[in-house]
Amino acid sequence: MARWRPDSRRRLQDAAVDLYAERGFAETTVAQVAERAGLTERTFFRHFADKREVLFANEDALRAALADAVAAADADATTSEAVLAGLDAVAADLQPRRDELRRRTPIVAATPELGERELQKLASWRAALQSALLDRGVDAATAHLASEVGIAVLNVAAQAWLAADDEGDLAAGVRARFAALRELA
Amino acid sequence: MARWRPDSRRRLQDAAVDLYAERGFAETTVAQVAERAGLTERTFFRHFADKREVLFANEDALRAALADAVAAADADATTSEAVLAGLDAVAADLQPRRDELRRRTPIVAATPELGERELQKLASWRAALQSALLDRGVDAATAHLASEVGIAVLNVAAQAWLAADDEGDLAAGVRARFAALRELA
DNA sequence: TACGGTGATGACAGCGGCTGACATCACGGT
DNA sequence: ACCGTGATGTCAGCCGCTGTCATCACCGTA
Repeated sequence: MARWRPDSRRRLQDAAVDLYAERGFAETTVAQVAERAGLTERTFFRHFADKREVLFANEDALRAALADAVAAADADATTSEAVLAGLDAVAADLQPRRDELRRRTPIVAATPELGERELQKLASWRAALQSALLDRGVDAATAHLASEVGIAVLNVAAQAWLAADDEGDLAAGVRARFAALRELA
Repeated sequence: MARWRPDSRRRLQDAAVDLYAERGFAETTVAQVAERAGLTERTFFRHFADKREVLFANEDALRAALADAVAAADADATTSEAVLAGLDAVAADLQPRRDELRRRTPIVAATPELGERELQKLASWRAALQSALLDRGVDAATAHLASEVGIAVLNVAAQAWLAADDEGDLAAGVRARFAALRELA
């Protein structure tokens, strides 16, 4: 048998979500999370920079997927189409993780400290989208506005998708809100 | 002579800005801030909820000014005019504090922890603006979009205002960017 | 097979953010 | 003269987070 059970990182994430949900974020100590995962507090901090990061582990991969999809869009695609391609990529990654995200949502909503971190995540996605649009040659003002609006659309659609009773299709929700936005302008 | 020198709160804010700027936020301990202000660490935490809050003390007053100005706008003003009235009120409060804000900006920019808190501040202003618009009878979708865009405009204008060499007029910058936005749509 | 490098983990000490509890003491009113 | 009241000090203690060093399975290589 191996010296250590595999998937330490995953075990820490599962333990953290369980405990944060059971007794609250502030009332859970990192030592308790580590103990439930069969590890020590020190090892927790080797995997995650701080107590919050364990809930934000996939942020980088999603940001990369967003940027890659925008870059991969047809060279003659409009700005809107490129943004939509990026949002579609994020939606595709999120879609199969709905149950996990539904457990996560109330924890983040209940803790201002985590809500702040969530805003930071959205800001980093917006910056990545803006940068990917600039790389396509979109002018700065349009890139700024489009990235703001694009992330706002994604966020609103995702909230509705998570709140709905049935499973739903996140990508469809994104497209629907995009269309509604066009009507406003 | 009084037992305590007056203006403890103000002294703590001044000491914090000085020390955070001199040696960095992370490298400054709360005890050092308190000592420079002639107080104890415990007293710091009676005035400010945490080490960051000392840089965000006027947030509530500005949010209230924003909401009040939107509520006070003419009943038949358009949504844009109401938003602009709110932004003007914030600009008027900010204008005389330019020097103080210019000292604050690089500190916040240099510290991710403070950048996160700054995003939270903008989000709270956006929520206040949205809520004030809803109270005027603006429909939900428009109120959401207008609050997002309104705060984005304020933020962009404020950054340019603080970065400029001359003093400038923040309210004029806000109006200019508002006009530019209309051209985009 | 022996052996040295590697990488994940553990053990431990220590700093600093933050809190609760209780004491102190000028001031202002009665 | 006395008694609240409110701002501050003092002290003890938890917990987030970090640096440092030890441990030990695994893996390639001679």
